[in-house]
Amino acid sequence: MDLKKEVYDPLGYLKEEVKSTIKEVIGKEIELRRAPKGLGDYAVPLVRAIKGQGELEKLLSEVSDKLSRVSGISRIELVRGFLNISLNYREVAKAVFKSVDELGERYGYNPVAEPKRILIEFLSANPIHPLHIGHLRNALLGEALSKLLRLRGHSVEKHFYVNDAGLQISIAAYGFSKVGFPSSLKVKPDEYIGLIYSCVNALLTIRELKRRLEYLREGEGVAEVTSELDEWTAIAAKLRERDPVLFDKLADELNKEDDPKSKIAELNRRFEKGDLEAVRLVRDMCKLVIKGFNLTLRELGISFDSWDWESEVTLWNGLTEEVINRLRRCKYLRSEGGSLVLDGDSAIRDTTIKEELGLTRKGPLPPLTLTRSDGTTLYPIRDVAYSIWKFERCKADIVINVIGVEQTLPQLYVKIALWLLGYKEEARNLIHYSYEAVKVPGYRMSARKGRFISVDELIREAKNRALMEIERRGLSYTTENVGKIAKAVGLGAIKYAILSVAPNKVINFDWDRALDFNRNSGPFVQYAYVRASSILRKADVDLTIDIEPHLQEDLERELLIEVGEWPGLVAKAADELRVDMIANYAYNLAKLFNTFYERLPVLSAKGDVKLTRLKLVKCVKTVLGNALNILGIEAPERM
RNA sequence: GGGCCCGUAGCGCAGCUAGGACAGCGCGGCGGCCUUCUAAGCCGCAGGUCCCGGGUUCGAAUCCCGGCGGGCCCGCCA
Repeated sequence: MDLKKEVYDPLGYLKEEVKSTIKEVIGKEIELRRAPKGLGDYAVPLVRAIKGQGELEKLLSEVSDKLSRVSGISRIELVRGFLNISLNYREVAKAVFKSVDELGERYGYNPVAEPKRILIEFLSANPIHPLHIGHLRNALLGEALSKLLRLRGHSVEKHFYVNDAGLQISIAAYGFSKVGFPSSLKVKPDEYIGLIYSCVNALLTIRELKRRLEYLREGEGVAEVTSELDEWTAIAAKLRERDPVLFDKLADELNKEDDPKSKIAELNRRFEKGDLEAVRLVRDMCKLVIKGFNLTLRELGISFDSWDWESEVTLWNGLTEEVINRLRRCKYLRSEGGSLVLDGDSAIRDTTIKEELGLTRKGPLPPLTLTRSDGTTLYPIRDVAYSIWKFERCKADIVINVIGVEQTLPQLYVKIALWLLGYKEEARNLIHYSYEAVKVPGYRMSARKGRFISVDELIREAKNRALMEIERRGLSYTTENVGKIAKAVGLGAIKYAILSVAPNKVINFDWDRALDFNRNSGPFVQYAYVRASSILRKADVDLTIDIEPHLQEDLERELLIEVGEWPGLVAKAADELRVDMIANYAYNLAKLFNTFYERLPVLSAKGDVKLTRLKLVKCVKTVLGNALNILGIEAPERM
């Protein structure tokens, strides 16, 4: 799309003009912010900016003289150190309306001067259990960021890293090899594999604890081991309840084995080497789980451009090995009993790495183990290889990894390793987009223990509650529509609840809060959209034509400025990777629009007033739809 | 023990990067508004030592230092 800024972001263009005009006079970059109610539309903290420059009066008259010649400005006033600027609403309205008419659904598109190729990796859940609430935050953030960055003109590729190489995979695959996946089974495949994984885990742990208990006999540590054993026995009992036949079968198989743990380790080794049988087993299992993932993701409206199998992109192509060999040449890699350890602390002390990558972490950096003593690799080193693959094979300028905050240290090590390998630019362009956990008060989620709230459950509950809400309100829809709307509203509530809080805040999950359909919620924004749609549907006017804007109420002017701010907000949110800003903006616009809706009639207004209001409604609908789209929330025409 | 993050009304959050005009919003509480574009809405009231203590500044929720409280990390798990 080849467009000029004055077309796709008219208000932003005007603001830039104001800023550069003032800069010309006072020789300084100034801040332009929204003014408080009743004091114009924008304000410049002027006195602060020209502090010590004297001749305030002269500068001021020069500023207002020049600004008065900028079209789109109507009034300038100095109040208590602030230069308050009022817009010429007619001009601004014309420009914004034109922009919305021309760009339509794309209004908000605000491309950077130099668009980048951005590869964003997100979700990347281990393919051994269903997706749970923690994954949901990751998935929603990743999808929303992708959409936001695309609106900013970047080309974005969404990648899912299929973690098929870890030891946990082998644990699940080992269990899977004993019981298979009977085609008669009706359960969701990821749920089924997840149960196998938890069962094998519990059985292995219990076995291990029992052995440790025997070894300890009496004295030190017996009490702790006993209580741990009790905990796991309880976990096992719960798991058995879910599918006694499956559980007993797995228990039998494990009992037959002398040393199942070493069998699992062996499976892991064989897989890394590419042993055909091991590969087939693991692949079959992973594919089943991914099939389940995709069922869930389709419900959420989330998709990926690429599924990168860890084994393929890091192991079997020799990339990880190459990385290790090249890393050996630097002096920060040492061997400890056969395993390789990277000493990032020394690397940071000896080199300019800290300055070049802008690391702010204080204090010593604990070393990171890269390989097991049996030669198999650990996750961080494979991730180094994967990062190189992303930059080189996918030709990415920027790589964003949406990964939980608990992985800050290994992610930092990936950057350090890249830098040490000579990928300095890449190290700089690797972004760990970290987010905090979603916690469920009252219990610790643990996939290993089979204890979590799955995304499927959450979706089911969301739809149910929305359905109940529709019933309670006595709304009548066709059966087909009821389902659709319940889904839109239910998922809208969940998505908004998660995306509207800054990613560095822990979310304490609460059903009632996540599924709130009232103010400051997804449905609130959706409802405003529905109201706008409803007005436009009933308007018997062609809104593609140019009109003579006639704004007579403050509310109309506020609404105009708010929608005018949209492209600028998209730019800011995209550049700062702040999806929550989109959610909060959407809420504020919806709130403003609801007030407008209650106070100022549209359809029964006359002449230019009516046309102007209709145009405003169109702008609001466009922007809300656009914002909801970024958040991955459906914008229904009715609800 | 070391590192990172969070701490703003009873509860959930925004504002903090670039210090400035009275600290905002939602839930919950109280009181109003549906013959008029869908009340999942609107309007009003009550509710605050911006965790504490210093410092910088004409000015601090915002910046700096020191505490306190909570979370996470410091694994041959990912």
